[in-house]
This record gives sequence, structure tokens and C-alpha cells, in this order.
Amino acid sequence: MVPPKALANDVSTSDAAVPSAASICPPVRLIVLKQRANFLAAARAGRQGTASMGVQARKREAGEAVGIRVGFTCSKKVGNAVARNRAKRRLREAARAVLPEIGLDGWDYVLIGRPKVTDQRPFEALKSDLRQAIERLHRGRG
RNA sequence: GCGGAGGGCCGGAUGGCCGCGGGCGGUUUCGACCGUUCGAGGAAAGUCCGGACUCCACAAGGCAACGGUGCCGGGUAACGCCCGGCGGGGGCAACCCCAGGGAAAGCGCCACAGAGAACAGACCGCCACGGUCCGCCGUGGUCAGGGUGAAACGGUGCGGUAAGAGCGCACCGCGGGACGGGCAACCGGACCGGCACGGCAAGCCCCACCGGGAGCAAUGCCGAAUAGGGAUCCCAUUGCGGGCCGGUCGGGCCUUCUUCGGGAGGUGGCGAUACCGCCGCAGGGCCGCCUUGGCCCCGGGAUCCGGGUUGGCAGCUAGAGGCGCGUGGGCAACCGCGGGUCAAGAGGAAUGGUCAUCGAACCGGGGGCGACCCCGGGGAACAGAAUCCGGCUUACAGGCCCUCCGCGCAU
Repeated sequence: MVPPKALANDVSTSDAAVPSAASICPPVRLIVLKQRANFLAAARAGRQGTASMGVQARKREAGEAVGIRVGFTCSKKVGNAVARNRAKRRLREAARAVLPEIGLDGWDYVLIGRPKVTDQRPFEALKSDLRQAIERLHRGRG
């Protein structure tokens, strides 16, 4: 059931307007947060809410780790297991599109799902919510 | 055609782009990259039963307690599950439902109403006798009738009687039951008995059978920071008894040295036992209880080694396995044999995100006698593996298939 990969580099579509995120910044890699302590540390640092998600961000101490790290979480308030998984997947895709573009090396980000809206908000709006939240967090820090 | 019963299956589709987790192969600057392949459900859910597996506990027997199950037979690794049968209840039927052992082992409870409710009971009424102021009163008989109730010494009829009553009889019911059938639950039942023996065991209980505890956050390994346990040393130390094959002390003996005071070494068949050690008894505690039996026994300080929290690795996916096919046994559940095929293993938790096209339900409009057709809107139920199996229960938009029953129509 795996769709055949498009091996040929497509020339027809106009990808000049939207730069493919993964292509421009090769050295920065996304690392998924898994340990509870990292989530708690991010929660103690800055946070910013939007309509479709909550965002927490923290600039790590020097030498702690390299790269952009990101974690995802949904409480039971979001819904049953299906709803929580779905919300996390959409957050993960949004992070994959946005963070390589504007995320800063040396920072941890935590994205928090919201009931209903994280699932139902149009994907473009979801991405712009994330982008605005991160920019505010960066400014607040600096 | 209409209505109904039982069972099985499916439960959005196709494609583009971008991704994620595991296995295998290759490359590697050990960060990773490339290729290939596999990757959610009928309930993955609730965590309600039964197991596998792991750790802990475990000397034997008996007893008790606690929990569970509860018609009979079979199936199964096992079950509270499944199949077949029996009994009771519902339905015209297909079929469905039942917590379905024991009430002559015992205790308890049967409210209200009612005269009377469990070794019953006379309110009204009826009848007899006695009395009478002729209104009725008293004594006795009676459960047939009235009334109460969930339930009132069985029902109907005839006889009988003062009136009545299984008082007698017939039929029905009820109880017992020779005998027969069935592995059994149970079924049939000659004959006997005037009829006596109410219900509740999801109140306690009795009987039979089953059951150690905890769970993959089990458990094992590795590494790192903080408080508690074992070994060695030092200091403080339950009782009594035993010199006891240890130590220690004293003395004896042997060898040797000597400044003649004694010293050193050896021996252990003598004595002592404060101290250390040992043994026995007592005491205390623990092992559910008992019997036999077993285990343990106090505090502080210093120095070295093992357990709980966080992280990593293992456990971790091939097993009572699923699904077809053929074949044999069985009414069936299921079992045997042969051969084929399939097979997620995450761990803040992958199995997707997004876009396009198509699209079920449903809503609106139009057409047609009607089945239905056309146009527009709409955009898919319940729900996400978490050690693994067998069940049960619960949730579920909509759709498909098979078998059967009743009614109607036609032949």
C-alpha cells in the first residue's frame, strides 16, 4: 500500500513560490522529545497560546544537545485515543513544515493539542498559528 | 409482496506529493544515507472470567476461614465460555428467555389490608338450642357464601346435612409410587392415599466441586546521583545451665638458654571459666490454627559490597496461532490426518499528513401510477495494538448474503 515514490524531480509545478522546507536548511535536524523531564522544563519556560494549539518553547543550556527538538502532547481533554492521536499527527506535520524554516537551533518546542480545533482547523491556518506563536516566543526571549 | 426469526460477512474507494516505525541487504566520515519489504480492529475498547509466561511463597497431614461456581451430558489447555439435551415460561410459528442444587438440618422474614398468615382463624352471613320487653340477646355448630390479600386447610358437579364440610362419590388437580425407558438431568406410569407437607436460599445457611499471592510498571542485565541492608574492626551487652573436641588463663611435663631470679619453644592425658566462642534449656516473636516440626533474637561509630527512583538493553512477538482446501469421526461444539497460505511490534507510544477525483447516509427541488430517475447541497458509524492467547460484555452510520416461519396473491 505504499504509493510509488516520484523519483523524477518534477519541473512542471511552480515550487518557486513555496520553497520546499526540507531542501533549504540541511544541517538543522528535528529531534523528537521523549523524556518527561524535557517536557517539564519547556513548560516552566515561555508559553504562547493560539486558537488551534498551545506552544511552549525553551532555549536550552549550552552543551545540552544539538538541533531543534520538538515534542507533542495531548491531554485527555482532547478526546478519546483516536482523537488524541489524530491531533498529534496534525501537529507533527505542521511542525515538520514550519520548524525547519523558522525554528532556532538549540531550542526545545512543545506543541499541545486542543479539543476539536486542532483536528478541524484548515491545515494552512494551523501552520500559520504555529508560525506566529513561535515568532512571539522568540521575541519574548530575546 | 407484507411482517417476523436465526446466522454469516463488509464497514469508505482510487491516485499525486511529502512523511513515520520494524526486519533484511548495501554504503558509511559511525551522525547517518540508499534500496527493498511488512505495518491496527471486529470490537484493537471495558479489564469481567479462564490460561500461557515471570517473580514471590511453599515440610506433611487434618481442620477452619475466605472467594467463586451451581439442572444433566459432552467439548476444551482451562473457564463463569461453547454445543447437545432436560425442566419452567413466552410466541399461531420460525424461535426466544430463565441466578435452574437443597425449604421433611436449622434460624430468620412474610409489610399493608384482613376475623384469621403457618402446630391458623368466626367479622358479616347461615343453622340449631335457650332466653326475649318480639327490636333482638346468649351459647354452640359451620367455611359452603360475602369481604381482605401476592397467597386463605384444592376445583366443578351430584349426593348428603339443622346448616355445612372430601363427610361420601365422579372427573380434574395434588402426594406417594411397583415397574419400564434414558449414561444422566428427567420422562411415562399400574396401583395406592381424601388431601396432609405455603413462599423467600439475589436473608443467613446446608451440600457438592474449584481456588496459594502478585503481575510485563512482572522479571533479568548495564550505567549514573541520593536515604536505608550484609561482611570486618571498635565500644556498650536477655536469663539459667554445661568445661564443652575451640580460644584464653593457671599449673604439670618435655626440649633448650640462663646473669640461676627466670626466659623461649613444644605438648595437652590436669585445673579454672570472668571474657570471646560453642552446646542445651527457658523466654519472646514468626510460620492462619492444631500435632509433629522449622526459623529468628540488642544498640552506636568507622571501612568495603548487594536492593528501591531516572535512563538504556532484554522480556517482545512462531503460538493451545489465524485463514482457505481436501479427507475421516461426531447431531453439534469440536477433534484427527494431509497439504497450502498469512503472520505489526511501538515505547511521550510508528501504522500517517495533505491535495484532487469518486462517493453511502441524510436534506432540498423536480419528474413518474409505481419500482425509480434527474438536479443541487452534504461528505462516512463505533473506535487506535501496548506481553501473548481463549471467551464474555459493551459501542457501532450504513450495506450485502444465506436459511427458516406466518399471512396474502398467483400457479
